[in-house]
Amino acid sequence: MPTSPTAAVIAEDDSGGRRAATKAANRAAILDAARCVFAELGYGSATVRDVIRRTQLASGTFYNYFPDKESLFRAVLEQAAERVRARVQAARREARSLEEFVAAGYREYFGFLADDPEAFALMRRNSGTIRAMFDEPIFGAGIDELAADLRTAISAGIVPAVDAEYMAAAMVGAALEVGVAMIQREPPDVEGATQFATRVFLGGIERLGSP
Amino acid sequence: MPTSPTAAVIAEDDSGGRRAATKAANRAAILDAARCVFAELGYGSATVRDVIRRTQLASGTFYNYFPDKESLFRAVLEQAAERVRARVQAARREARSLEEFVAAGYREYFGFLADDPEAFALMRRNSGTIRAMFDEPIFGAGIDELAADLRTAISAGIVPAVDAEYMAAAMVGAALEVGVAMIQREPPDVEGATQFATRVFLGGIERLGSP
DNA sequence: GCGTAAAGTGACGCCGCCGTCACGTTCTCT
DNA sequence: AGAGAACGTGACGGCGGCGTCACTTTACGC
Repeated sequence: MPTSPTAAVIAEDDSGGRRAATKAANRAAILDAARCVFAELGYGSATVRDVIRRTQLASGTFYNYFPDKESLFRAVLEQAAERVRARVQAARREARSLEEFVAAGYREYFGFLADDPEAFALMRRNSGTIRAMFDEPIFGAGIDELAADLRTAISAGIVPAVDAEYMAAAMVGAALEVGVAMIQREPPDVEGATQFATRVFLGGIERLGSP
Repeated sequence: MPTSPTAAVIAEDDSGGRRAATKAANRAAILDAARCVFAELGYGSATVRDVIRRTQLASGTFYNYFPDKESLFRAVLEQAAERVRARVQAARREARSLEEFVAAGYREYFGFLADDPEAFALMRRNSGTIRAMFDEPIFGAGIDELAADLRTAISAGIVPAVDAEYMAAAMVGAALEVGVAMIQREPPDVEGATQFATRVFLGGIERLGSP
């Protein structure tokens, strides 16, 4: 049992004493509960009370961690978005061809959905709110990033001249819906969805390149 | 001025007397206001009060027309969905080839978005709620219908053997996002978006057909 | 160990929404 | 034209969320 100071320091993963540890734990508990609640009820219908009721904390405690519901929502999304974007970008960086680039992005994205269905539910349930709240973030950022990548690939001659904005929108929109369909299959076949999406858009890019 | 009964009957487009006329007008006013409110605030955050405040009616009157917020929401969606589905289906019916089928669907869908951007905002803002509320309707119905059409086309040999479910999901998902991008262009180029989406998916179908 | 400051607690006042209802107004039917 | 029903009205009680605050509990530093 960690009773001596040294042992306590070893047992706690983050620096700082016990104070900081419960602080981190409480914050995590609130974020976990919030992910659940926002995914189930949607942002608009959810209340701060709904969230704290799912934790062991009192209502007043919430306001020691977040000023209001919107801040909480932003924190929850930031956490989820970071994970998926890091995954997708890391995989894309190693791509050496157009096919690898497209396939790697889809593979990591669909893999994320399969690994963390709750985060996916959160995003899908609140996609409209997200778009309205931060005009053009999270998903928008995903689209914009992809569009930028496509443009550089077009300049480099790797990709034929297509409308990068439309192409990025189509690829992301399709990913959302195909992801829904994939999750409903048992078991979710990440590789099948990846192959499908990759082939569709490689075929589409080819076709667009030679009108 | 319509004072005699005959004149009154002529002046009012629907049958029934004055009573029925204001009834229809009130219902329409509520639905109009609701479309606005749901599109701006989202279903969860919107209140019945928000809606009636945008009309000339008293709060009690609302409950003469709808029992609660959910019924109102369903009515609003039904109205919007009916218009777009009628449009898309009518156009598809006349298609004589795969290309015509795909292009006609997209053309009518994008045309609808351009003609009625408020209905589009409503659907996009509340897509997550819609999916959660009627599990698999409206959009789901769109996907399912398309999937069914694809399957019959595959049986008939018009379309190569692709995963109809994934394909329908991808086509609908892409349409949503490309629609967003199209609306933001000034002026919205329905034909450009139609050409783009059609080529992408014809190319994709072709590629999938010969693995 | 002990004082202090940080953090947890839940009751409280305020506010806005919900759905109803008793009343007033307006159309319809004879 | 007059009786009656259908409809519009807004005030009302009940409810639940919001954010605060005085008080208690807990960890930190000496």
